[in-house]
Amino acid sequence: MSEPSDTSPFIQQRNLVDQVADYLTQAIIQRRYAPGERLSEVSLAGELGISRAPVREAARLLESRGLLVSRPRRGFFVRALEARELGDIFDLRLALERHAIEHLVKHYDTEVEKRLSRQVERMCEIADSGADEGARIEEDLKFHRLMFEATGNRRLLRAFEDLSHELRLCIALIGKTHEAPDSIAGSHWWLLEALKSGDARSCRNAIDYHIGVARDYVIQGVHEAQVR
Amino acid sequence: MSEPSDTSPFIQQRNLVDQVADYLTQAIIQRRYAPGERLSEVSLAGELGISRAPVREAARLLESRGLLVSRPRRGFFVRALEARELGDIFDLRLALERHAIEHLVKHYDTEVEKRLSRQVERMCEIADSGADEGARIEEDLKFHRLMFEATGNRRLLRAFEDLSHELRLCIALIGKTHEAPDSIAGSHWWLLEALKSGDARSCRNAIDYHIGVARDYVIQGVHEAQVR
DNA sequence: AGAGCAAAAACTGTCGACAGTCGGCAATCG
DNA sequence: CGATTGCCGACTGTCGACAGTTTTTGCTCT
Repeated sequence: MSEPSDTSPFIQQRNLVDQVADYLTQAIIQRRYAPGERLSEVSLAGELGISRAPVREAARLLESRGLLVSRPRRGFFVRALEARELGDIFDLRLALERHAIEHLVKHYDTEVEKRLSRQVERMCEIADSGADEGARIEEDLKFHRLMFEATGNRRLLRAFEDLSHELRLCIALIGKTHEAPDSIAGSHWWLLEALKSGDARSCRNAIDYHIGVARDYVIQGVHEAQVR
Repeated sequence: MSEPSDTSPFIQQRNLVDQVADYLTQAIIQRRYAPGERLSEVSLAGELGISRAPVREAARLLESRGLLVSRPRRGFFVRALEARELGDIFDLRLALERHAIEHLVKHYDTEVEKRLSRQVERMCEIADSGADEGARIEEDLKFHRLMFEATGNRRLLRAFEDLSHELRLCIALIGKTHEAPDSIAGSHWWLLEALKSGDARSCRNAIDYHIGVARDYVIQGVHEAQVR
């Protein structure tokens, strides 16, 4: 009741496709494959000790998530994001988040506010504990995921989750080196403040600023990484 | 060429996966498969005279587009939309279209306005010519697609195209019987009027009304179809 | 030595086959 | 007569293989 688990509570052996998809996702996010690099189905299947069929299906899945691109008769390539696409991605994110927060302030719920509040506390704790960046990014995304979940619109949530994969790809493009650890976590308090104020305009301003900062952070980071 | 022959649709020139995807999409939109119906890979492959591999990949593609759902070890089923999901879908559409029209009114371009204008004229012609509903729906979607295209944000366009497949599914749930032929086509003039006014608030009101009408139309239509 | 061409290697798209699993049906037990 | 259990058919998940295409390699000619 506390957690709505979509899957069965019992052990369900996951099929190879999902496992390969997770493996590839991690490999791409951790930059074990370079952007634009070609993925050979045969060698991948060989490395994993399986046949090509599950590899192909997993690759198709990642293609639909925007992590891979396929060219006919050429195979799959790790998606290489152009600088222009970064702006597009964050612009779409802005549209989604504006809609979500507008819904939340319209149908205010203390329970939702409490859940979001707990998540921000968690983010601050993790930031202070000096966890690696991957964990911090995940907790950040989780906060926003909670927002979309709280709207009750599953299709909206799905749109955000689809976008999340590309957001992780954006982050992955930046080198590991950078600062600003807990200020990012703390900045989410402002969103909650705006929500609690009950003013739609404040919420819009807050989310515009929040996403704008994130966008600038990523764009500048990628730019520096490309110059280097 | 528009109708797939019932006997044995010979598919052999393009990518098999894409062709099967198109074939299945048409079959679902035309309600040749009932919502919730199970799709057998073997029988489908047999009907099309091909092997299961392309069928599986095409089904995965349609799953990512929301036309099919897959249950592990059970196969693929035609997505059966709940009434609640209809609201979610149009709510997301509202978020996307608000964002698009806001962008267009901010970066006004007479060339864009001309293209949209031509499309509305075309829609009115088609409505007067008494074409079938499928064609009218496609032209309607094409108008909105032009809007997203004009924003220059490809990711936003992709989000709309993803949603378009589900919108077609919504329409397909309604029975063929209904009226309001050219009034829908003409209603798009109001969007153009709002755009030309250059007022962001007018645009937002116009798109809210436009999408709201479409949503109510679909929800009521599906409700009537279910009662019947 | 460099450019162009041809052969080969590698890869993808597609196919048929096998094994494990799921749902339905019938036989058995209470 | 109803509920349970074992069996059977059908189907999915996965595999290895073949054919056509693309890319690489190696050779020849200028």
